[in-house]
Amino acid sequence: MGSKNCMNDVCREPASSEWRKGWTLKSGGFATLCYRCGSAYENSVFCETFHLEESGWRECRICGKRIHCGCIASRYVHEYMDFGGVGCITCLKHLEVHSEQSLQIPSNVSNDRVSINGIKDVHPVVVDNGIDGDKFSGRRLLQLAKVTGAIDSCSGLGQLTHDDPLRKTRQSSKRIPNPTQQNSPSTFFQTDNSKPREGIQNIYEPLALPSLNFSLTTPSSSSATNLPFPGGIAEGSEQCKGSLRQALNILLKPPKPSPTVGSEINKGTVSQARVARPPAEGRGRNQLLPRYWPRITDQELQQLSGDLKSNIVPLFEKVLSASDAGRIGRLVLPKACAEAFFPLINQSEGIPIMIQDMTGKEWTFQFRFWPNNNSRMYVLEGVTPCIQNMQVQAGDTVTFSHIEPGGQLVIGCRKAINNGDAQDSQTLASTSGDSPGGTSFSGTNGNLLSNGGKTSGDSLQQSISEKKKAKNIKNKRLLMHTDDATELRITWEEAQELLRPFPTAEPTVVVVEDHEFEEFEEPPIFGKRPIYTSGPSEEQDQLAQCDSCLKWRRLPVHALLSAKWTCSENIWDLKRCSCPAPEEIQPEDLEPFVPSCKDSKRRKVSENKMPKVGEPSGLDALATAAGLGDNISDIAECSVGATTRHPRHRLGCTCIVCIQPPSGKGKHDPTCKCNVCLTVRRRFETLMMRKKKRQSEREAEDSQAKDRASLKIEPAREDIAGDKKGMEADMEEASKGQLDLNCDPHREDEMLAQTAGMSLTTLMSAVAVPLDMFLEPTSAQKQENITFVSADTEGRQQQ
DNA sequence: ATACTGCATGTCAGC
DNA sequence: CTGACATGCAGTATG
Repeated sequence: MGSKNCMNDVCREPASSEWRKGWTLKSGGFATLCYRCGSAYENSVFCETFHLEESGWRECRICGKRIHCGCIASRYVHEYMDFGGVGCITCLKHLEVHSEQSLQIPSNVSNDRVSINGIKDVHPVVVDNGIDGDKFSGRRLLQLAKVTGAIDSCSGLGQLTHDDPLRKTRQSSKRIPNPTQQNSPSTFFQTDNSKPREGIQNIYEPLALPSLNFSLTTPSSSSATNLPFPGGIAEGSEQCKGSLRQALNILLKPPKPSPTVGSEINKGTVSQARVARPPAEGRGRNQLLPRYWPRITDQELQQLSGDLKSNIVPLFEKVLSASDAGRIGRLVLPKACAEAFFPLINQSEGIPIMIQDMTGKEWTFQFRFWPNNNSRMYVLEGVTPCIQNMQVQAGDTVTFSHIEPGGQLVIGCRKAINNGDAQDSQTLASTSGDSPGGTSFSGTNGNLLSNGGKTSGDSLQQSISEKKKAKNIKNKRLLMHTDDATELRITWEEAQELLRPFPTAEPTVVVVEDHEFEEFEEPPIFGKRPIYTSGPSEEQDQLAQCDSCLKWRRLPVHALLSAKWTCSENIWDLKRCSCPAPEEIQPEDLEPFVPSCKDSKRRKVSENKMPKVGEPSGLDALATAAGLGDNISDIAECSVGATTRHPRHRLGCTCIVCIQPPSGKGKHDPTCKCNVCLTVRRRFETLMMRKKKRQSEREAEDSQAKDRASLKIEPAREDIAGDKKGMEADMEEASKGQLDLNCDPHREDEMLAQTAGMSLTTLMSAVAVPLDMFLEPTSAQKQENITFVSADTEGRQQQ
């Protein structure tokens, strides 16, 4: 280092206390500047300091600020405007942000010319894809860490420049290092290896990556102009142009229907919602699953857009699985992401790859793959130190970005704020492409093992060991591994026991051939778990524990308890309708009931089956419970006191639901001809006829609406298609004889929504429990969605 | 005994 | 139905 001179021509200082980086060199490196010149460069006063007497000064067309043009030092701080003149990068950035906020991409937009918000004449021609790289400070890098390293590629739409294919080609070609390097993994870090690679100072250090170097452009311009398709671009300008155009098409396409994405963009407002954004360009990046799309809130995006000059391009992110975060130190990379954003590797052993974390610290991982079913499975090996350093664990999200120019990979992380976050987000992401997010320096996604929000590494180990114990656990994407989760788990039968009608729901009683049906428009909710026992007078009653004082109260057997029952609701015993009232039940009285085998069974079940989270209501609760259905028979064997086969079940109940095996086997098969089944089928047919009628009407309306809304964008059409699919699925289910009496043909919208989500039918289908599990022998009690009484039932009871 | 490595396998999301 | 991927597991290396 001692022999080099400052590359500032007017300085040429041979020695410096600290060498700083300047502009990028054609060779891919950076100009070496002495401390003084480097500081000037970093502070954007280089030209003012050293080129003041030179020619080439112009004024920004927007703010009037003086800009030195034609100089390497100011090469990235200005751009040429379409209408002539130059604009400073700051103004253009603002322009871009505003454009992005109100970005509406019409479906018929031309691929060759983007007009955004009527400012097409203003959108700048990017002189170069780089930006003022030296401005990128450690502070900004840390800011990036705060916002998950994400500037979405969409942000570049405001600067899309596709009217100059020659320039694109030139740029692309210019960025092609050496195509032969693609097959030379060992050269991956060849360039600049001699340079110090510590700290943020080096974040621009080019990697000479065969692939990453293709994307040395700001997201704003890169999105359309510089695609890191090593193969394609390297093969020639024509193909390059084709790829570029293809990529542009991709960008101009609205993302898949995503409530968050769509709504946020359409609102044009700053939102805290974490938005899954299409990743930056990359080989086949359009094939990336939305769950891997980098997420960033609009606010974070705006902040970054202002503070950063789009130096960092978010590539993808991944929620750490237990395996990823485990001690094994192998992080499985999504195949598409690995192939899109990481260098091509031909050998299984892969190549070492250097990735910076948000503090500028560099980590070297082995990027490799395993052959897997005629495919590849990409992994990053040796991630444990980095993972530990970032203090992330299973459920948290790691993000991968790269810095431009240079293409240096950056790894970041987001902590999962809570279980739900970790669990939901990816699920949502996988379905809708976004996440509700809400995390500290991130949101998170879910798909994997969640740890219930615990942050210690123990939870991970616990989860691993737990999994070893329960080898049959395969529903890994929904598992919870905390005590909290265990407490929340519930069996199917217990779920039945807790079902209550929606508080404000009024049943509609329908009589079909002497059979009474109670139909509720609202799904049931979970109430408090009762304990049935025999009171002093040998009458049946139930025990309930106050949620407030925890005292047990004796209530009539028919009492229905809300989810959070308190003494104040004890309207049956005015002496004990407040918490201060003494408890009439001794602990020993409860002993036979409370520590029942049900609990132990539940515990056993909970180790093997999916959890129930929170306080679900209605169908969601059933859905959760349904997952536990295969343990019903076991549980029934040791149920205390009364069986609890349906919400209104009481001790001694011998209704059709209770007298048959929980699975329904041997009682009501699909071809059963008993009165109950016949009645239900008739009723269902009636409902379905109405439903079909309304469906045909709706379809007619839809087709008319389609004609009118020919300009409507794709997502809307997909919604309609989704509705149709839902209907078809519903009809298909119906044709299979799976009856969903929880639908109201007069409220088809809701019905369809349920179909799309979780309907009673799908629940029943899932758990293979016959419909009559939901049926009730008397009409006096009003609990379930649908109940009916049949003579056949009576007969069975008497038997 | 423990850690590491490479592959195999089962599950499930997406097509 | 296919492919991606989470994870299990056997074989090997190391302490």
